[in-house]
Amino acid sequence: MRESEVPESRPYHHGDLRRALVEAACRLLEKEGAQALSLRAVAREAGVSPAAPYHHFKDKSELLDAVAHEGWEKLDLAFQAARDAHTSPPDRVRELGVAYVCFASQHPDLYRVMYDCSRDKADMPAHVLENEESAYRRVREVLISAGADPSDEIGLELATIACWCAAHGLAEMTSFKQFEPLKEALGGEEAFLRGVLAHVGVFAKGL
Amino acid sequence: MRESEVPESRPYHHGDLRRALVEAACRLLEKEGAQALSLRAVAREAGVSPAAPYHHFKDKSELLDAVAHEGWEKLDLAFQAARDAHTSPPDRVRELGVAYVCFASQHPDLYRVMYDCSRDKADMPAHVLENEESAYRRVREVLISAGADPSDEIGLELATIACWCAAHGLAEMTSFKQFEPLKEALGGEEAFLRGVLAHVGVFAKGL
DNA sequence: GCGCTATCTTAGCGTTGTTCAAATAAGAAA
DNA sequence: TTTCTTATTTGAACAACGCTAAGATAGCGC
Repeated sequence: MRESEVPESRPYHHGDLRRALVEAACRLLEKEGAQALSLRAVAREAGVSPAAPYHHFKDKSELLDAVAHEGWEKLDLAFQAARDAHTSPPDRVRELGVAYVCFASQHPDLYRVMYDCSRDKADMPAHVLENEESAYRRVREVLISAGADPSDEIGLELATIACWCAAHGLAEMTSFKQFEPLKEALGGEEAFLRGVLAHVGVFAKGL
Repeated sequence: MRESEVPESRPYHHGDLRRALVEAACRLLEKEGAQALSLRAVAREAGVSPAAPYHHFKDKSELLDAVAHEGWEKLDLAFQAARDAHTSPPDRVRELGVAYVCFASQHPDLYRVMYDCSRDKADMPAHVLENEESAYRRVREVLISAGADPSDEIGLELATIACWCAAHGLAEMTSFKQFEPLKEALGGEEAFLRGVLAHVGVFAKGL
């Protein structure tokens, strides 16, 4: 093994190309936007041939899946911060929603990749649904602590889904030009988000 | 002119190629899905050369805009039907939401094109916002007739936006696999939709 | 008849996703 | 050590894409 760990001329075998590709994709996503995120561009950004990624990902969508997974983990961090920043359960519900939409607003291209992956597979992201520590569970638990009846399994699930729908819808619409004046009138985007979410039952009063 | 060079059904100059292209695109969208909707495929479906569309649309996105416009008009018809099918204002609010999501559920690829166009331009579709007879206005008016204070301009707008967000979010998520069991438990997709929307304040009680 | 202009086609450029055989490096076996 | 084996990476190639340019065609006014 050469001592030059990160030399100018990369060694023939990349240390962890899979990881490097995902990072290159994220970098490209912030720099050039979702439209510029081609497999070849990612390979270029990682300094590797166009065919190299195929030894680590079956196809382009699998690379995007990995990027999306990274995104959901980042979102999860934002969720934890929002939860820990408030003690009152109703506040927590609302602020979880605000944190969700703010994340999407700050990383619009990443969020787009994240949801495109979910939609293409008609699948809630695994990290969101299956994991014990998932964001979905987190919303559910905050709803319970805010007064939702834990024995009403169906009602609880419907409420949780309603949260997701409102948050996702708002996340995709908050950047629309037509809302600019309203945001200004309310004194910023966050006030706007809270204003909208206040009309969603589960966000307004924790069920 | 060689008359049998080209099928007799179409002379060298197409009657209304612009229209034919939009229709071909819609046909292709239902038949093959959004992924297969390339400009060249649309030209092929319309029986025309790959370069022909460029005399009627600046680029591909402009063709998609036309397709999306068609979509919003179709949705508007569904809206009118839902509105006319109910007299009670609260029912109307809820059923507008159900009609919206059902439309998206029945034409998923068209709906995707519709919203992708809006998002790319950070623009609520013109047909939705600017027109007097627009769907946006329609929601707004039903909210007023359901008891919303018409003098509270900001509150009214926030409520209308909340409606759109919940409906759009649900429209994009209702096809997720994970919701199948819940739909069955509730006896169908429409019941599921009503169940979710019931947790959105504006849909639940007309503000 | 004449020309003008909009429309449509053919040909071609650069890019993309993907495959495949060949080249290379790293590790195990000898 | 040398050799064999396997995992990576490359270069070349293919089909399809969006788009442009230059030429062919047809309808319309003169």
